[in-house]
Amino acid sequence: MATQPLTRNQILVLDALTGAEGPLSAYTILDKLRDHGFRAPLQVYRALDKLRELGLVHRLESLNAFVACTQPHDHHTDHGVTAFAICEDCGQVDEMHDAGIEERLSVLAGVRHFKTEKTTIEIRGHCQNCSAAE
Amino acid sequence: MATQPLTRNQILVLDALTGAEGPLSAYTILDKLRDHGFRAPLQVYRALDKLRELGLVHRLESLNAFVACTQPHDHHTDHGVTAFAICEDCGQVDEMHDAGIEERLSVLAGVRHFKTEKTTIEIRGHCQNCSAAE
DNA sequence: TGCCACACGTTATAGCATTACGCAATTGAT
DNA sequence: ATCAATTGCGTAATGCTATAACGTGTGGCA
Repeated sequence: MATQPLTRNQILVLDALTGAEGPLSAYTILDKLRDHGFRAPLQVYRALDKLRELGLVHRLESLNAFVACTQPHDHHTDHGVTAFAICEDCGQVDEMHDAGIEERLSVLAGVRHFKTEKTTIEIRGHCQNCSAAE
Repeated sequence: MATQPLTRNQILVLDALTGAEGPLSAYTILDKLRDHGFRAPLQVYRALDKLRELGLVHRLESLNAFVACTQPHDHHTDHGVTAFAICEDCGQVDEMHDAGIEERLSVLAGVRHFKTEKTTIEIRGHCQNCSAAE
């Protein structure tokens, strides 16, 4: 159960995401990493796949983009459903967890005998800073 | 406040979605409508935009695909947040509404002074039928 | 009549993701 | 030691999703 170390490519992609203000598309990451030898989209997608498996990176479906996980969790444990608040002005993403929502979702699924594999919750809107500055 | 009639293109796209078993991609719709004179993606996307404005069609972000709204609601009123249960086996989509979830989401946003514009909730998994037939 | 708004049609292009191929390094069992 | 299986890597080509930028036609209305 030793946690395998990240490969060079995976570290580069993760660093790019961690250093960014907001979510990045795969092709934006590719451009940022050309100087480090990246030449093809697949290099990015492969690293992203692994990082997502490890819970270090999330994909934002409504944006076709990726963010580094910002929660202080132990990444080797499942930490339930994540909801994202995405600011349409500044691009900032806030990662949220809420037991109440999980509970309701679990009920909704249960009533229908639906086996949940993965849940996506994304809230688009305007963060406090950006809605203040109108 | 008379509700404008749909155009020919909009009706064709809506019918395609209504007649389908599950969600359709824009390009799948395009192919289905070639016999009716459709030749370019934009014809589909423009109709979809309008239908979504009217609340007759939903976009599934995690699938890059579209479904006809199945709820018996009055479409001219906002009917809050919709959650989708999407079966990965048969493709069927179940549209759900839940006041409890809306409440929790509203609290999460409120605490952060985040102004919500649009909320996406999509649950991927296996429906009753498909998980029975294992 | 002139203006405006809107739907439409066409071409081209941009943006996102995967398939398919082959090579190299690692691991682990025989 | 060697073989097989696995895993990551690199490259090229392709496919899927969505929009930009044109121009046309029509209906309402001052």
